Order: sequence, then structure tokens, then C-alpha cells
Amino acid sequence: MDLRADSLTVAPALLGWTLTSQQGGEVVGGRIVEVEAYHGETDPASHAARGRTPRTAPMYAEGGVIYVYLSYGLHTCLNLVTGPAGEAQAVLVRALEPTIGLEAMTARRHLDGRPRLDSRLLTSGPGRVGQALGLTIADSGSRLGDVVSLTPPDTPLSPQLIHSGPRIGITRAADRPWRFWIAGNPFVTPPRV
DNA sequence: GAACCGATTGCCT
DNA sequence: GGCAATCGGTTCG
Repeated sequence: MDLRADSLTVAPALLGWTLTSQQGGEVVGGRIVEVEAYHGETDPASHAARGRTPRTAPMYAEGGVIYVYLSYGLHTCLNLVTGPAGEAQAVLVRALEPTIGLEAMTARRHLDGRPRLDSRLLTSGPGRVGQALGLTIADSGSRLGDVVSLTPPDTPLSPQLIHSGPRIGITRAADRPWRFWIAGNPFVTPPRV
């Protein structure tokens, strides 16, 4: 996986890869099942659309670092920065199928003690992913392999399982089909109604 | 410097 | 379905 490639190429290619975090000595993570591509300063929905700021500075690095931002003052969301330096392209990780460190993620999500825990509450949704992985905005700009790592799938994902459609929750450029997910996977975020 | 808004989630009715 | 929580960035006065 060459993260220096275009985010529109990298985003669907990340589906099926395993994403782990080794924050605080706790290894947790899962299989990437849903992502969204953001395409630099020319993408009106991107945080980079208004240029470089202290917050968005990590997006301008060469692909291979992470960009973590605070959403609605509450939730940390994880992006993998892609593309050449200066392009400010990124891929938002919207959902994982949890596979590693379920207990630690359950604790981080404050879901301990639930009789019948729906595992989709762990990592289905960008804010949930950030919390389950133990990320804070202090981690923004760190290199891949530092707090967050990627591992390829054992067997490649069948291309026909990759579906795409409009990105979620944005008000600008809402028509661009830059959200990618694994068709039929239960951990993909359900449509908001 | 104040008001408003957002790549969200969880709890309420 | 509605709405509060909560804060950094952007916009407006």
C-alpha cells in the first residue's frame, strides 16, 4: 500500500486491511470496512479547503502520517494522510470490524457490564473508532507505525464487494461518491434517518 | 471578541 | 425523530 498515491485510489484499496493502535501499550484494532476520501484544498468538504492551519498542518505532509481532529468538540476522528507532500489529501476511517483487543476497546468506550453488547457499538462510526483506539488530537501528525499501524489482508478483498456512494454528514460537495465500504458488512454505519 | 457551525454520538420522547 | 454536549476554527461586527 503506497500512501503517497491519490486518496481516491487509496481509500477503496484500504478496505479489508487491518488497522491497529498500540496506544498506552494496549494493542487493539480491526478490519477496515468503511472509509471516505477527502481530496485536498479543491475539495469543498475537506478541512483543507480553507488552507493550512495548525490543525490541518499534518494533512500537508507526504502520505504516511495520521491526521486526528476533534469533531463537535467531543469525538476524535482518524484520517490516514495520502498523496504527495503539499496535497492535503486524506482518508477518513469511518468503521472497523473489531478483531483485536475487544475488551480494551469495550472499556475505552465505557460499555463494560452490558449484558448483551452489540459489538457494532465498538467501532462503527468515526467517533467510535477514535475512542476505541484511544486516540487524542495530540496523536495527529504521528507517523503510521507509531501509534497506528496497517496490516494487509490475508486474502485480497474481492473488488465486487467494494461499493461507493456519497459521503456522510457533510454539507458541501455532498454529491461526490467518495465513501467506500464493504458491501453487506454489518459494521458499516447504517444510513441516518 | 462574540456568534455560529461542524467529516458525531447518545439519550430523550 | 429531536436535541444536547462541547470546543476549535471561521466569520462577522
